[in-house]
Amino acid sequence: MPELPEVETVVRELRPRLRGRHFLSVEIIKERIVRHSKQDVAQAITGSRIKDVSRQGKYILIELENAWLTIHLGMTGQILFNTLRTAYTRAIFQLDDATMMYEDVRMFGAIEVGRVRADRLGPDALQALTPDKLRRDAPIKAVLLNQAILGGVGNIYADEALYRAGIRPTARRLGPIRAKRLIDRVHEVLAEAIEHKGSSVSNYVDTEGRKGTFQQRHNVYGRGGLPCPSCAFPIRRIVVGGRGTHFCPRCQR
DNA sequence: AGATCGGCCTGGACGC
DNA sequence: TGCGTCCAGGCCGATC
Repeated sequence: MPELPEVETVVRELRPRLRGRHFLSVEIIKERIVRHSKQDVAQAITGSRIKDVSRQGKYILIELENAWLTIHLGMTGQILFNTLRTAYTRAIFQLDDATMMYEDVRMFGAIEVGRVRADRLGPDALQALTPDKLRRDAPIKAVLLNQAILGGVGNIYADEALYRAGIRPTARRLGPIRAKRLIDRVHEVLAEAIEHKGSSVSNYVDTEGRKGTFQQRHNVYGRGGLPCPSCAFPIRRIVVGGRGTHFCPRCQR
């Protein structure tokens, strides 16, 4: 599932491909993917020159001359170029020199004209964060998944960062020492995952159709019942904040 | 106000 | 083999 490292990988590929190009036309195949009518999307972006592509949390931001186009890949979203239309093609963007396809099996993704609301999305997870921001009366795993507190961490990297920090996902109201350690591990694991072009656990691929490789380096995510890489105690799988959560009962207190 | 839960969606894994 | 059921999890809106 695309989280910050996967979206960053996609954005780094999109930037040189899209900068300076124009949206000549757009075909919205599944209207539920967009937050507006097909006509509104077409009107907002057709003919517009693309100034830049950036990322905030898990959102891809395409800056046009007179508008912003925001894309969220949801669980199974993919952006591909010059591929054949499939049963899961939800939108097709015609550019000067290429065709950009938005594919999405489960349709949890979204394409929206405008920018993501600031009250929904906090500072990007790669930015500095003060430890007190994590001090909430909720399981720390749920805090990490709360995009209004920090944007970009999803289920995989929450589990992996908590493992590296030695903190149990169910811990509440973290003190400043442990919170600082966790923030450092969040930054560390995200940076490493970007280096490895993200994790491919379901169907994530980059704009060239390539899988990431960081899933080979997961310590706990998807490893329930398998031995902890550090102490060999079996990794436990529980549900926290409605999400499958993996941790080592011995290493994470 | 902040925390928690259910719904959206579909392919794949599982059990009988 | 085939059918039914459950599970995965991004975010959002409703409810506690």
